[in-house]
Amino acid sequence: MCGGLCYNCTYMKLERKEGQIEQLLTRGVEEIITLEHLKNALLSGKKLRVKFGIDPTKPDIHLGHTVPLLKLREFQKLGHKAVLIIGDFTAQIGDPSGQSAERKPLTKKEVKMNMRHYLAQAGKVIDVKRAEVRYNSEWLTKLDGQKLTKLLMLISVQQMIERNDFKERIEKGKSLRMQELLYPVFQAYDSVMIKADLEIGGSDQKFNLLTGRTLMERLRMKPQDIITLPLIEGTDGVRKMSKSYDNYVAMNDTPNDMFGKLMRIPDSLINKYFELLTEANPPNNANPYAAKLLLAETIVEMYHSPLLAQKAREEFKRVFSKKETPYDITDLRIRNLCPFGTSPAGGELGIMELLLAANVPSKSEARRLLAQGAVKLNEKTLIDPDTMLILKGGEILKIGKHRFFKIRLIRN
RNA sequence: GCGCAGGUGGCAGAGCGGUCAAUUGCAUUAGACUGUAAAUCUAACGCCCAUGUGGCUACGGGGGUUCGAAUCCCUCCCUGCGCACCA
Repeated sequence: MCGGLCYNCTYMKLERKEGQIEQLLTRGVEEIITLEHLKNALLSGKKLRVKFGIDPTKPDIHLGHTVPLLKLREFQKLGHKAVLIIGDFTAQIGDPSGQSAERKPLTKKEVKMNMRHYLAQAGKVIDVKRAEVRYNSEWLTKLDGQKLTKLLMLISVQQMIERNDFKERIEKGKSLRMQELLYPVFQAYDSVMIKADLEIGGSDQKFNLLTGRTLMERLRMKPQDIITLPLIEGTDGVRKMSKSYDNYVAMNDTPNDMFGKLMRIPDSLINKYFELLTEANPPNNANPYAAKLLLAETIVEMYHSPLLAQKAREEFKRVFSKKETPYDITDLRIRNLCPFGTSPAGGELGIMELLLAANVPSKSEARRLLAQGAVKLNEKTLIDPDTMLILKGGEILKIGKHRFFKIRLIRN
């Protein structure tokens, strides 16, 4: 009984730790600045303060957001301190990294609400209880004119407009507002205030992260190290995963949706998804279909449960490979059937009304769907928009490939 | 403040008095093919009545000219550029 203290055990532990650090610094990492310094810091055994910032603009997290969260979790597992910055102040500015979308200032209530949802979801990845959660309004609202001026004296305009998207907008004659120009400085100031040893973020954040280093240096602090992580493409395989492109997999998606969306990614993305979104490795020389099934199952398991993942997999195969009707179907509640319906048990309804009830946005759209043979009721394709249906309840309405409804009659 | 150039459908971007519900590309939707892959092909893509050389609403907001305006005029708002200003 060595209690893990003998030479052999200690050595093995050390080796394992080095392996973990190696993994930390390589898996799914785009760039580290500076690698040397960070590596030494990690090996020194010092507990690092690892900063990760989020804007509380939207309450929902998608898989793209989990990339840095997973990295953060790795740090937590090695005993480092995760410092989660909630950008309630900066959210009002809006990080201009994407488009020049204007943002309404969020109320305190909205921020609180968004964050509750956010943290609940983030909690599936990192240990929120052990993390330090800070709102940046705590210090940014205290920057009065004088303090702000002092801070801004440390950074030049030229440095700021080096940022690519700023440059681009200037060249293309698009509007660039002062507060957007200041965004990186505010984010950098966060690092100063919480004394970050390391900040992680997507590769689109590189400029902001580096501004953190600059600012810290000018304030005679040790500059934070930074790790940038690749941006992950969305389910379309082309553009980065984002709500505005509607190519995202939400953490809150149902197991079936999640599974289906993951199966729809292009093959070329399978390995990247494994590396960035899971802790597993892609199977060796498996065919893409099998690899994708495993990927989908692994991810659903992470955010739901092994059982639900298993079910989702079966359901997927059932519906799409075997073209059968899914087990779980949304009920489509129909009330007020035409009174002249002949059947006492059911009633009569036009197909158009039925489609509208099923969230088809307009009658024109409904006609189009019918004309293109996309509408099936109990496996029978309906074309004529004037079709009157005798409904008894329990019929299966299928629109396109993905929309299934089970009709349920509601009596008044 | 002055001058110039702009503001068109989810985005990009044509159109510059009638044939414009508005070319085209991207995105989207549906169908074919598949591993619900990807790629490809086909079609649709403002709304309403659906019989039509149909009706309604739309080209930053408001007003006007005209038989007729996304297109011309006035005005307001917004964006970019130049000039002026620059403690």
